[in-house]
Order: sequence, then structure tokens, then C-alpha cells
Amino acid sequence: MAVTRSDVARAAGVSPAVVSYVLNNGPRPVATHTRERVLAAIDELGYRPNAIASALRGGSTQTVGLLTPNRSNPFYGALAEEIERTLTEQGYLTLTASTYGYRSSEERLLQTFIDRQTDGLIITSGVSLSGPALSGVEQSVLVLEERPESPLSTLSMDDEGDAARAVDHLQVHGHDLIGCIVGPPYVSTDGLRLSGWREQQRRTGRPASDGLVALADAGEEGGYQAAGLLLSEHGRPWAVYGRRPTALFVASDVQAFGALHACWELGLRVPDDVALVSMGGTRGARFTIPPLTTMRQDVEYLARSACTRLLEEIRTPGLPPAHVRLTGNLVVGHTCGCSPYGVIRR
Amino acid sequence: MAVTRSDVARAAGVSPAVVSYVLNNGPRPVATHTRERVLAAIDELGYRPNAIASALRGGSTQTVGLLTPNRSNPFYGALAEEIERTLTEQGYLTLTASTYGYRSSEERLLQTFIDRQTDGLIITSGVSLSGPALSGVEQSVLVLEERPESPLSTLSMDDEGDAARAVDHLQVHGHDLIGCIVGPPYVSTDGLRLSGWREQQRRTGRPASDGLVALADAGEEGGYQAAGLLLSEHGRPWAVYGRRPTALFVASDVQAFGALHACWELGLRVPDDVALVSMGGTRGARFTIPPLTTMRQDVEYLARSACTRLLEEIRTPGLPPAHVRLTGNLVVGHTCGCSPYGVIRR
DNA sequence: GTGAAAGCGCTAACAA
DNA sequence: TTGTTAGCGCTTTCAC
Repeated sequence: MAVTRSDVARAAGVSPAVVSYVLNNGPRPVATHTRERVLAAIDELGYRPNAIASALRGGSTQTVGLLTPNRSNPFYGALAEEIERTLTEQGYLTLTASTYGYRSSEERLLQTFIDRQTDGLIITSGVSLSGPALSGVEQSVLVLEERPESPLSTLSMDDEGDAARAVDHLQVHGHDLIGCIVGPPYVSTDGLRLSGWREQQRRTGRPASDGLVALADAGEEGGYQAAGLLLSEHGRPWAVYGRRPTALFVASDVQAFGALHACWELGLRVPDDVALVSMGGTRGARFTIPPLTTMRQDVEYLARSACTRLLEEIRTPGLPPAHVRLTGNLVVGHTCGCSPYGVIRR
Repeated sequence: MAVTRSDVARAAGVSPAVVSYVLNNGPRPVATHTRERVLAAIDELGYRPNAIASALRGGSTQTVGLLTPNRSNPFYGALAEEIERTLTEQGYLTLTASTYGYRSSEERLLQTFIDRQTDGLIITSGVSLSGPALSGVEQSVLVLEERPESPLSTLSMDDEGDAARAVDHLQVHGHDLIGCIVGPPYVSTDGLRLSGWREQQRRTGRPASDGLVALADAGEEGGYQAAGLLLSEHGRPWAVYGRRPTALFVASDVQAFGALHACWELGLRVPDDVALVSMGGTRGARFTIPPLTTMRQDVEYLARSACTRLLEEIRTPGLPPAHVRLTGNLVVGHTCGCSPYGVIRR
């Protein structure tokens, strides 16, 4: 059995309450020499307060739950890493769980977090925000998704606008037949990026039919398959336009890695035969061959903002919900056509 | 205030104990109609048992702590993802934390896990295994590192042997001046991979001096820098051998991504000018240009084995420690020279 | 088959 | 300044 507070009290010749007062610096003052006796006893016995008991008594669990679709995608990976780091600095521990896009998992995991009295929740794919799980939640919740009307605070990237601006950049290079690789449908973000592509194409009078869209699995493989589908001579979903798309908008860097590989296999030169712009701005985007032009979303900043805001809400219950939207920046690499000869060094 | 067990008991017209009997299917039987009344009350009130209270009373926390050096490296990312998935299936939640190689973080985080009464711990970088934190731990601990003498169970990849076999493959292709990119030094794994390269080179009478080694940061950037250092005409750490290394052994896939990029920038053809073999077998390795030849370590299997074993130890306290070592498989891509013309499709 | 009651280790109000 | 004590919500033994 572990050392308890009573053991310390006995060893120091004081009451258990005094031990608490020393540990928590309050709520009552403790005489200096008593405090020292207590600290000595703690040290000697190797006493560690029982976090569970403290949490039950009404304190906090010093824990935040983080719900993401998955972990292996670099976007969510980087997000989780930075959130975890920031929270750790603040003395919180992070409980993570992945939904893999299943709404049922989402509700179940959310409920598990709630049952464990996490002090706060950060949710990335908020399909079940209106579901039963979140109604009447007592902890602070932050949603990383655009929901201006939500009673919960939201913090999001401008996925639709960012996508539109990425597509615009391809249009500026003279492309009008622009394919779109997005997916998987369960990630709401991808829906917005798809809209961004579609709206930008429509607004500027360019084609935006489903024949130009390939829904892909997350991951390199998904992008590889999708690019193969959109670009190869077999199948030719673009047949109605009489020519192959000259550019691809790819909704995530990782999928773009796969798409680049597909181009390489098909013998298509990037950006000469096929230009390519993706979204994400992951670390790896600088190191593809050639380096990706990508709409960089500052995940680290997003993560830190989320933590800051969440901790504020935890410390100050009853704050009105905040809604913040962050905008991406285009990082120009070699796949869009800006630097076809690989001159630019970044 | 949330609904408590007493509320349910009152609503169902039974005592709180009966509610527990129903919820836990024991330890005492409950009459069918009573059970139904209780379940109805639970349903109606939306009662959820308080996990904290249950844990305090002596049950388990249904939580496992996972300590890794970081999260963004795909190896640890994939490991964590699979561990989390497996544990979730078994009804456990995963607490994750990253040490970033700092021993002090490691001890502190370990202690935090212990304070929270996690049912088990999975530790990847076990520098502090002998430290104070782990002495007298009551929960089950699994170490993902080679420690045959450890009183804790260990599960590891054969990093040294795998590295040696990767280097051997380059030697088979006729290379003898083989550079080595490893890092960062705080990851014990990298030390072993470095040894693997050195021993294999020595054993076969080939050079293994420090001039052929580049210590690199984790990540693409690290591999990029290191390859630049080892291959460029400036600096020429290989000057003593009169020629540039014709092959590189890279300790991780991600670093290899950077190294490939460096070759591309330097105008060196892979594998003709520089052959390359890395370790990891991450998903992305299939999609580089050209695809990597890499010593694949089956992280998913490692993760699942770890969970299985850990849960066994949790359920059966007092099991003697097990020590398992897994071996990698070379996945042949195009960077080693096996298929210089890109003929092979995998 | 069910209820009463003793704690798990802690915090904090209250008493001294 | 310090000690006493009442719970937090739950599990489980023991008595009925």
C-alpha cells in the first residue's frame, strides 16, 4: 500500500489537515517549523498525494480530453503534439482518443471523457456536437471546427477560403481544368475544402463537375490512387472535357505525397505536365521532389490558441463562447509552376 | 450536479447497493424485476457512474500511460496510434506524454502517471528505468527497449541486427564506402542502429570511422542537413578516403526523406550515384521518389503485442517478466540498386 | 434478494 | 495556528 497523508501526519506529529495545508499552500496558514517537519516527513516517506482522491473530493483532474479522427495524419499528429506539449507545460495531462470517423465512437469516447471528469475537452471532428453526449456537459469544451452559432467556443482554420485561394493560385498560372482530390468524407474539413475548390472554379466560370473530383482515403495511398484515377488514360473521367486536367488541387499534403508519386510513375512531369497545390503545410512538404506548393495552416498556433482559450474557460467558467477563424498562407514550392526549374531555394 | 447512484436508487425505490449490483453484475444477484426497475431509472435519469469515485474505491482507472520521446515522428506516431486503438477496444483510455529526450521530463511524467494510478505503463525510452520513479511502482510496466536483464517486461525491435542487415544489403550491391546518418543521440534506438552500421562495416573489413557518420536531428530537416554534409564537395568529411561515399545508411525513414531531397538538390541520382537504405518501414516510404528501400519494423505488431502483454500483466499480477525481440524485414524499393530503372511495382 | 454501513484518500468548513 | 470531522460517489462485506 502506498504512503497516505495520514502516514505523513503521524510521522510529523500533526493532523492530516495540516499536511493538506502545507501541500496546497492553504487555505489556512501553517507555522514555519511545522511546515518543515511536514515537508521532511513527506520527503522521508516518499509521499505522493493521491490524484484520484483529490479529484473526487472536488478538485480538478488536471486532465484534458482530446478527440481527433486519427493520429497518423501529420496534421492531427502535429496538432496533438503541440496541444499535449502546451498542456503538459501547464500541468495538465492529455487523454487522447481517435474516432476514425465513426460517429458512434465519437459519442462513446466523448462520454468516456466526461465520465472521467476531464477538466476540458478539445474536439476536432464535431459531428455529434448536437448529440446527447454534449448536452449538459459541465466541463469546458473547445471545438476545432467552424461553428459560428455554437454555444461552445470554436477555433478553426478557414478551410473553404484557404482552399479557394489555393485553387486561385493554380488559376493564376493559367490552369482552368483543375482536378480535386479530397477525402475522406467523414472529415468535415474535407467537405469544406471541396466546397472551396468548387466555388472558386464556379465563381470564375471554370468546370467543377464531379468528374474532376476524386474522393480519396486519407494517407499517401489515397492520394496515389486518386491521382492515378484522375490522370490516367484509362477510365478518363475527364473525357467530357477532351483533355486531361493540367493541375490538381489536393486537400492534404499527405495525399499530395501519394499524388506526386503517381505522377512520377505515369511519367508526368510536375509542374510542367501537371501542376499541384495542396493544403496543410506539414513539415514534410518542403522535402518532396519537387517540393510542394501548399496552403500552410499553422497547426502549432492553432493548438496553442486552443489550449490558451480552453484553460481560460476552465479557470473562468461562464465565459461567453468565442469564435475564431485562422487563415492559411500559401507556401510556394516547385509544384505550382512558380519555379519550374527548381531555382528557388527555401 | 450530476446524477448519482443514490438518485437512481431513490427513483427505483431500492438501496444504492442494489444499483451497484446491477451495474457490475455482482457481487450479489438481483431479482429480474428489480434489475429492470433499476435499469429503467438509470435510463430515465441519464445516470453515468462516476469513474473517479469508482477508481478511488479500489477499482481500476481503466487507464494506461504511454511515454514516448515525441509524437510527430511517424514511428512513434504509428506506435501510439495502434496502442491507443488496441487499448480503446479493450475499454482502456490512453494518457500520452512526450519526453523530448529530457530525462527530467521522463521522471516527472512517469511520476504523474503513477500518481494518477494508471493501471499500466508503456515506456519507450527507458533512460530512467533505474531511476527513483520506477522503484516500487505498483502498476504493470512494459518497456519497449532491449533490456534482457530488466525486472520489467521488455519488448523491442532488434535495432542493431536490423541495421546490420540493412548495411549488408548495401554491401551486397558492391558498396563499401557507406555513410551513416543517425540521430538524435537521446534516442537509445539510434545508438543501436549506429552500432549496427559500425559493426557490420568492421566485421567485413570496411571503413567505419566517424568521418562517415553524421549525427542528425530527427525529422526530414535533420536528414537533409546530414546528407548535405556527407555528400557535398565542401567540407568533404570523406576526403581521407579519396572519394564520396557511394551509399548511405539512414537510421530512419523520415531522415531518409530529407536525404533524398538533398540528393535531388545536389543533382545526385539515386541509386546510381548514391544508394540509400533506411529503417522504419513507414507508410510514406513507398511513396518517395524513388521509393525507399527500408528495413521495415512492424510497429503495429509491436504495439499490439505490447498491449496484449500489458493487459495480461494487469490482469495477472506477479507474472515473471517476459523479454521479446522482434526482427525487421527488408522492403526492397528503388533506392538500393535492386531495381535501378524503376521496373518493380510494389 | 436486499439494505446498512464502513471505508478508499483527500479538502475545507468549523471548532478549539 | 492546529485538530476534528463531514462528506465526494462508489464497492463490498455483513447482517437481515
